[in-house]
Parts: sequence; C-alpha cells; structure tokens
Amino acid sequence: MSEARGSGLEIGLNAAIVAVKGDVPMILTVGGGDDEALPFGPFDPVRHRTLEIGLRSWVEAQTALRLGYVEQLYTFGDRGRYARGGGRGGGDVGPHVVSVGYLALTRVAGRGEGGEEAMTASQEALARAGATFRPWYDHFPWEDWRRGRPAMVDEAILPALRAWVAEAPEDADPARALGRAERLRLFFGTEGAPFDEEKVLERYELLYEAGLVEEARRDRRASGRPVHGNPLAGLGRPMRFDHRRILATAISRLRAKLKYRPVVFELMPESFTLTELQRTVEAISGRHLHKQNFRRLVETAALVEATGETSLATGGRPASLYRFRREVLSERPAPGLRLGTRG
Amino acid sequence: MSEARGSGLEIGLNAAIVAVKGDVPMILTVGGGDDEALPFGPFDPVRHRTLEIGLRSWVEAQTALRLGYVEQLYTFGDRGRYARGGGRGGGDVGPHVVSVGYLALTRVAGRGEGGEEAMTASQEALARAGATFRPWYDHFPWEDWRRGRPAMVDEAILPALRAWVAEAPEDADPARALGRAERLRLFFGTEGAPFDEEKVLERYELLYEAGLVEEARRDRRASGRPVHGNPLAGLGRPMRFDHRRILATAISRLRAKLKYRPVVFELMPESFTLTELQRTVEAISGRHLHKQNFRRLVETAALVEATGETSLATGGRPASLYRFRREVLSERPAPGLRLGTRG
DNA sequence: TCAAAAGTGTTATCCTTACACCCATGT
DNA sequence: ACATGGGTGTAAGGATAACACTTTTGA
Repeated sequence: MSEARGSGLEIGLNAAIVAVKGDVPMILTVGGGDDEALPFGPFDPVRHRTLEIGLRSWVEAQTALRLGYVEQLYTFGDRGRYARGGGRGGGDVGPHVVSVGYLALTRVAGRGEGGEEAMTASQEALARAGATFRPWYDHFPWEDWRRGRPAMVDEAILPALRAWVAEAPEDADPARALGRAERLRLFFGTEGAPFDEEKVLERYELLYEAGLVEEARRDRRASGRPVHGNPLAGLGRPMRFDHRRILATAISRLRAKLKYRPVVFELMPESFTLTELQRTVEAISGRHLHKQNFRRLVETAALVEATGETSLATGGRPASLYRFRREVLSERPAPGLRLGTRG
Repeated sequence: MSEARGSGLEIGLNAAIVAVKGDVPMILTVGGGDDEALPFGPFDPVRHRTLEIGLRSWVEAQTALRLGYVEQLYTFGDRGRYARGGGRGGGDVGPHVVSVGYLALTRVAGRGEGGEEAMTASQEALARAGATFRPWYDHFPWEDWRRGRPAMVDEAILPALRAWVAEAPEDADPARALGRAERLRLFFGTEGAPFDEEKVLERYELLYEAGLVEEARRDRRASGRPVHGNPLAGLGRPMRFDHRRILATAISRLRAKLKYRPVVFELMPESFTLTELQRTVEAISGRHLHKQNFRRLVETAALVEATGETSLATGGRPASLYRFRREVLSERPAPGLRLGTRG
C-alpha cells in the first residue's frame, strides 16, 4: 500500500520569529539586502525526533536564539508557485521542497535601562550569527492601520487592484468561490465592507495573483511566463522563496490568536504597564484600540495582576506595573483579549 | 545554505473524510477489522503540483470519491511516537514518514427517498474500493455528550486517569505548562472546570500518554518499553499509525470551525429543515443544543433562506425547508454559528 | 384524540461601545 | 502652571440564556 520511496524529497523548516520593541513588531531575518529570508533549514529525521525539535535546533545554530513559544503554521507544497527562484543566484534549492512554516514568539527587551542593555547584548549575538530583527511592516506596509487606513492603500494598491479587477471582474477560474471584485471588496474592506485585520494572507495572495509584489514577477520570470510592467515598484520588501507568504500566515495567525489565547504575554517582559500591553497588542493587530475598553477587558478577564510597583519612565503620571496571571490558563478555556471592533 | 538532500524522506497524505448521516457523524476508513486506517498515500511532487492536489487524486483512486471542501490540519513528524507499527504486519512504512493530515467534508445523503438511493449507490462504489463510512464515535465514544456525560467517562476513564495522576500529580516534565492533575481537570471538565468539546485532541493525547488507548500499548511494545496491564480494554476502536490522532485533530478543528465559518453546509443537502441542521451541528459538536436559541441564531445570522417548500417526512407537523444563503460569505467576515454555551 | 415534532413571544442578564472627566508626576 | 500620559464611572444598546406555550400534521 505504501510502495513509493522518498524520491529526493526534502522538508524545509522555516521560522517566523516575532518580537515587539516598543510599538514596532519585528521579525527575525537572515541574509539582508536584496536577499532576505526567514531562518530555515532542512528537517533531518535521523537527528531530530519531531519537526519542532528540528526547527529549534536549526534556529539555535543559525541565530544563537533559544526559542520559547513555538507553533506550527502550515505546510506548503507548491512547486510552480513561490518555491522556485530564490534571491540572487536564482536559488536552486534542490529537487523538491515542501516547506513547513512555524511561528515563534520571543521577548526582546525589558522596559527601561536594564532591558535596553539586555536587548543590545542579544542583538550583538544575533548580528554575529548574521540575523537581524526588522520591522515586519517593512514587508507589509499596507497592514499598519493604527493611524487609520495607510495612504499607500488608496494611492497605490487600490487603483492597481481595480485595474486588475477590470481585466476580468468575475474571474476565469470556476473553482474559486469568489471572483476578483468580491475578493477585493472583502479583503481590503472597500465599498462598505468591514476591514478584517486577520486577512493578511488573503491580501498578500491577492497582490501576488495580481502581479503586484516582487515575488510574483520573479516567479513568472523564472517560469518563462510574461511579466507586464509593474506599476508599483517596491510594494513592501520582498523575501526569498515563499518566505513572505509564510510571514503573512504568521501575522494572520497571531492576529487571530491574540483574541482567544493569552499569547501577547509571550512577547512582554516579566512586568509591564497596561499602556505597554496595549501598544504591543496594537502593534500586532495593526489597529488602534480604545484605552478604557482595553483596560476593562484586561481587568475583567483577570489576565493580569498588579505587582504593586510603579514605572516612572513614562513621561507623565507613573504607571502601575502588572504581571501576567498564569492561573488563567487553568481557569477559563479561552482566555484571550476578546477585542471586539473597538477593543 | 541548503546543502542537505532528501534522505529517504517520505510525505504521507492522510484524509479525514467526514459526512453526517441523520444524527451520526461518519468517517471514511479503509481496511476494516483490526486494521482500520484513513485513506492515505505518499505525496509525489513529480505528479502533483501541490499537496492538496496529491491528496485529492489519492483519495479518488482509493475510494472513488471526489472531494469538495478540503482543509489542511497539521503536519506530524514524530518517529518514536505513533508513526511506528501499523496494524497486522507490524506495518513498516519505510524509512521516515512525515504525515500531513487533511480534513474533508462531503455530503452523504439527501433527506427522503431519492437521497437514500443516492446514498446506497455511492456506498456501493465505496465498498468496491474497500472503503466504508463508520460512526466516528466508535473511535471516540467519550466524545458524545449529546445525552449528557457518557457513562464510560465516570465508570472507566476518570478512575483510570485519576490513578495515573496519583502516580505523579505534578508531572516530571518541566517543559509542560500544566501538570497531570491540571490537564485532567481542564480537558475532561472535572472539579467544576467547564467541559470544552473542542479539546478532542488534548483528551486523546492525555489518554495516550496515560497508556489507556490501544495505540499507546502498541507503540510501547514496538519500542521495547514496558507495557503495564491495561485496565481498560478497548477504549474506542484503534486505528493504524497515528490516524486516530489525525482524526482527533479533525474533530477538534471541525468543532471549532463550526462557530466562525459556515462549514456545516458542506455536510447538508441542497435543502434541509432547521431541525436537520440542528441535528447535524449537534452530531458534530457532541452537545445538545437549545432549540429556540439555535433557531434564532441561524435566523439572525441570516445563514439560510426558506425555499418555500415543506418536508413531510418528519413524523409531526411538516417543516419548512431552507437552503444555505451563499451571499453571507461576502456579507460578514465570520459567518459561523456562534454557539455560546447553550447554542 | 393523542403523540410528535414545528414553530413563536418575552424577559432578565451580561457584555460591548461610547461618552467625559479626574489624577499624579516632571519640567 | 501646564503638558503628558495614567486612570476611572456610568449609561445606552445589543446579544445571550432561559423561561413556556401554540400549531400542524400522521396514526
């Protein structure tokens, strides 16, 4: 029943490692310049019993970082699309690569002086290993809606997508549930449709399909298909292979998970102020939240407890410090920040 | 950077194919008797561009069934655990197998006469191919809480788990967030903790870890570890390889997804009564739901519309027939059956 | 006429959203 | 004193959970 043998198949493990510094969400990348990638490496089942163990050891070797929270995202098997063509050298990665994407969360810096130093120190270790934390919105500038709808959406993205929709409003592919026009409306929240910040992957794939991101042009070139002139040079920093798609998946998952699991605290230092917590949530979700409602939310969910100390480093009235109440994990089934539409 | 070659690695594709017949949720299995398995086969990247395409073609060849809704579940890479030892022949599947699990939903029968025939016809085709739909609660008898907490939970499972907890209440493994006692409380809803019907996988893995399911004994035997006498012979029908774990993952995902995506309708015939819809949801979630609230829910969510016809086959007053309103897909972002605790 | 299932009306409660105002510190 | 951010009270509206009763068919 299982006659086939492994036919030169390789499994690539890829990690989207996230940290938040102040109000900037960061992603760890290796090999900067025009050939940025997520930390990755092949899975070797002889050395590692599980995929996750393999991933941890690869990341540790490649970035000198020991991971805490890790979660599997998705397994991509596409050959034609994305997987071909890396950065500079045309990137021939071997015969057939299936990539398993992971999301990892890590603390990057405490608040105040001591924290800053720790941060700098670990950054040096990373730099020696050739890895850097970079703002993730560099790769997805259209995903930051904290100060309202980004100008580039109206000025560049929507006009280009509308033109693409006009080419074939109902879409050729009958296997799709939704046509081009509907997808544009739903994924970007145009024409009165609500904007859903969790649809990061859907938006990226739409831009890819419309040929508006660099990876789409690269992959078309590699497969010999025609590449029409790109009206939008540089719609976010591209990445090697399908790594930006994995990052989009990671952001989507994180934005969704925030709401039903207390994952934010994996990104926070031991103690923090409520405003810092709110800034972190806002950084990830890309939305602005309502202060009072956010506080009540956190309070009624009993997610945190006051340490009794206060922080002075805020520029105004000193803020109470809080810590995560680990007990909630065993108290309620879904202890997340159930942000509504206003948070 | 990617020097390694595929070292005899194989990717197995596995499908948990679900249908609901009346109030019985069914799962398609191949090879009955004491060696039941999910339809599965290796991924061949030369023939199939994506994992999902490979899966569809395998399933079609193996069960004569064309799949509609398909979704990826998880990729398991364990060697030591689960993957060893199949059914009869000790099941040596090859050097190293990574298994990618999929969930598929399919309609099995319409209501009334015509439907029954169609059902019988397709079942014959399946039987010829060696595949059968079986009630999924045969594999997870402790998951059906529609008529209250199943007797076997109190009579067999909880006593055995309590004994296992007593062995090491706080658990040895420090990497775990929760000890044995806590996990028992949370996953099975004892000591006042709420029962969460979505934690199907967690419950199965707890039973596996406690050595209470047949697969645990089988895998321990295969790896030469001691197997202490099993006080519970036959805690649900076992399956080959890690297939019961994949099925548990499928049920978990389906129970969760029901609440925020209109996936039930993939299991319903073109038209149906509200009670049939409720029975289907109850069958999957394993809970009893409140009739009036369920109806109001469906109605206010505008998930269905009346066809104008009525069904007479219900034994009482004729029921109005409804169909799924596909438009909701483009109206609201999360059009599921947001069942609370009472539904 | 009775069993069986369909289908409706109404209320108490809680959560979400939104409003506007007061407090404690550094400069 | 004033700018800066921290921190609160409370009311309107909507969703949820829970209650019990009427209607229409087949046997």
